[in-house]
Amino acid sequence: MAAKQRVVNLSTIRQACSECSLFQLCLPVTLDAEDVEQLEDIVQRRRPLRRGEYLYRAEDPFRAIYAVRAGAIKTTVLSINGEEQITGFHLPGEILGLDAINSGRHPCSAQALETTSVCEIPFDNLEYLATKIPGLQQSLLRIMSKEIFKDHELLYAVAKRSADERLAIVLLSFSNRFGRRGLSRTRFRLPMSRAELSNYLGLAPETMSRLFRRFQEQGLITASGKEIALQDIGALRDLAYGYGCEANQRHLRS
Amino acid sequence: MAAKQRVVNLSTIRQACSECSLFQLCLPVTLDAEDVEQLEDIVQRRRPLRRGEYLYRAEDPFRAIYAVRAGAIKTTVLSINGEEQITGFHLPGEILGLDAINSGRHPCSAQALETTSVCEIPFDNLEYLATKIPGLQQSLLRIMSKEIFKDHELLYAVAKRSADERLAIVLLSFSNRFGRRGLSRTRFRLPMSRAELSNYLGLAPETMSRLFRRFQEQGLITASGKEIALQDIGALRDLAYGYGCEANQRHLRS
DNA sequence: ATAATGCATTGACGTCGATCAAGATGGAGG
DNA sequence: CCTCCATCTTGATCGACGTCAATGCATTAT
Repeated sequence: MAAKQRVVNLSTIRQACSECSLFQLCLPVTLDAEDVEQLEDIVQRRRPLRRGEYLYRAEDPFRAIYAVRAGAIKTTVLSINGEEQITGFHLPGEILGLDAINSGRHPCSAQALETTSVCEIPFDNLEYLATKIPGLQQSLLRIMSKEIFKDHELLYAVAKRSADERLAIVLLSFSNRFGRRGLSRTRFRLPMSRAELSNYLGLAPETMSRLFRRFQEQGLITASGKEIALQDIGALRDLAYGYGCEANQRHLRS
Repeated sequence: MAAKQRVVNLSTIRQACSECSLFQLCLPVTLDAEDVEQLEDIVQRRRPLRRGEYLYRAEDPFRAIYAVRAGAIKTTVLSINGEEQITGFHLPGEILGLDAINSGRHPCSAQALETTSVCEIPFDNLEYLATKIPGLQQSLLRIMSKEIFKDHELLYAVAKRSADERLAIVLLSFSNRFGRRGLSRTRFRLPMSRAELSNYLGLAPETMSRLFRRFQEQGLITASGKEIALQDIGALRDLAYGYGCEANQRHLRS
């Protein structure tokens, strides 16, 4: 078993949530300045992870939840025969580790897809703080609720949608997630490989490759490597949400 | 649009959590007698739902979460073209409605599979109480964490497993859930139809039917209608968790 | 520059499970 | 008891997607 490269508080520094551009994404609630200050006291930053490094591994004891500051992280569960299933991609402003609260151990591994920095939020401290700050408790519950909701949507997508619908859904999801950070909704760089994307969607890498070609032939997107440009968002939406229906445009993972 | 048959506080009575046999399942934490009493003050029981009645519908405003006392409930999301995807089955002692906290509206509908009674827990009250009782806050967070974890497992099952593996997984899941209520782990009555089960697993009803036949021919189960008897749990586990591996027997939805 | 490595692409082929269609079963109601 | 309707079953067929295998392409190491 590989040595767990746990970096214990080594290069952690006090974090300035109040100045973080991602704060509204991270904790979408109204906390007054004093509350935020208390929060800053417990949030720590760790040494950035290099591509491939683990933030935590499955079965690791649960100590903290994490917010991505920059980069990207994938969470995976491992089956007995050693093949992995990717359960989520986590972009800046998004929280991970919540699935470990119940058992006290991380049920999945979290691995950096590229150079990634995260804020570490020790859970005991957070939980204590939440009893003092009602707004924080509320925020926590909402974040977790949203996670459950997103999982249900993803489940539906994987269970009931065809391969091209799934791809459309996930492309629009990334589009939204980049967009709300103020980046382009139509041109972005995917942090994961085709193989990882296909794994996430429950497809074979070859199928993903063929899909990308078809989408380009149909003028829906252009792609060169990980650089993606959405050329016909309307058509993608039609694929993802059914034909031309403008209602019910809740976006997967948005 | 059908009239929403909301039963507002009509026949609600104060609930005696302290005497409920499902309490440990519902809220698996240590609350002292005084805390439980406070909880009882806010928990209400509603008139039992008849088969097919809705507890809530998608888009309904979120007011409360619910604990199943008896019976069974399915939660479903509706796609644009009107077909439904079942996102979960909820048995006695299990909580539903958590996915609505974030948006303030229920993202899915909840419908009784048979005559079902539930405890209603108004969320505002619960949230307030949680700020007063740390153990309750902790419990809430754990329940939600577990929900996220289960969703990830289910996602993995649907995305990566073959039809027979999925059936084995879900049968063992029900076995556990009946077992922990003190009922038989090997003989039980499924509350849902074959069609609903197949929908949940992302399969066609015909496939489900064939699977049941094959499982019976192979001596894994016997089934007559909704009555199921697991004849060879070991073999089912092999199917569900990989060949003969005794480790890692985390059970889906257990 | 060349080799080596890892990921992406492309094609050929097979299979699992969906779909279509037709009975069988069984429960609810008269 | 019989009828009626929904659900379940069974068979035949088809297609989407996985698998296998070969090749291309890019990046890094030699």
